Amino acid sequence: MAYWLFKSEPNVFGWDDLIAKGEAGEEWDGVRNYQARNNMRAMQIGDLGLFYHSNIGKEAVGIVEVIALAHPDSTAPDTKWDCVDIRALRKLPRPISLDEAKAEPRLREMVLVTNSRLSVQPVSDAEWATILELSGDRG
DNA sequence: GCCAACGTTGGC
DNA sequence: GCCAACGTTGGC
Repeated sequence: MAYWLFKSEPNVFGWDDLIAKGEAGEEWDGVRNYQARNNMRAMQIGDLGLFYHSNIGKEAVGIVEVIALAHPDSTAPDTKWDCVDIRALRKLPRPISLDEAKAEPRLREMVLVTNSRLSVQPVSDAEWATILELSGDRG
């Protein structure tokens, strides 16, 4: 199983909005970046991800699950864009801020720290474990 | 609100 | 295929 990070501006679509979608989850559409799209194409059902609030909060707030493989993004102007579906799994016991990630030596190479602009990012197994440990999440 | 960093576009 | 110009993102 692989781990990921999904970024969203909470004033546009935040954790509470994803919670409101329930079991059916939400199409992660609107991504128009090749790296982000390729990351979504690599996802498997059951993969987990962090849900990160950009601009406002700047913190990982919850854990999401991939519930549909990459499929055409119906909001895209052409056929080259795909998206997966995700649903909220559980809230992190304590949000992990960008500042905290930057201050943690074990997260020095996390994509969130090194390339903050990428909207769908891979997270390594070690980074995932570190984030959950810092948050107090026991799985 | 500013601007640095990054990705994309398009002229050559 | 290079690279300057441009648009967008997102931290500050």
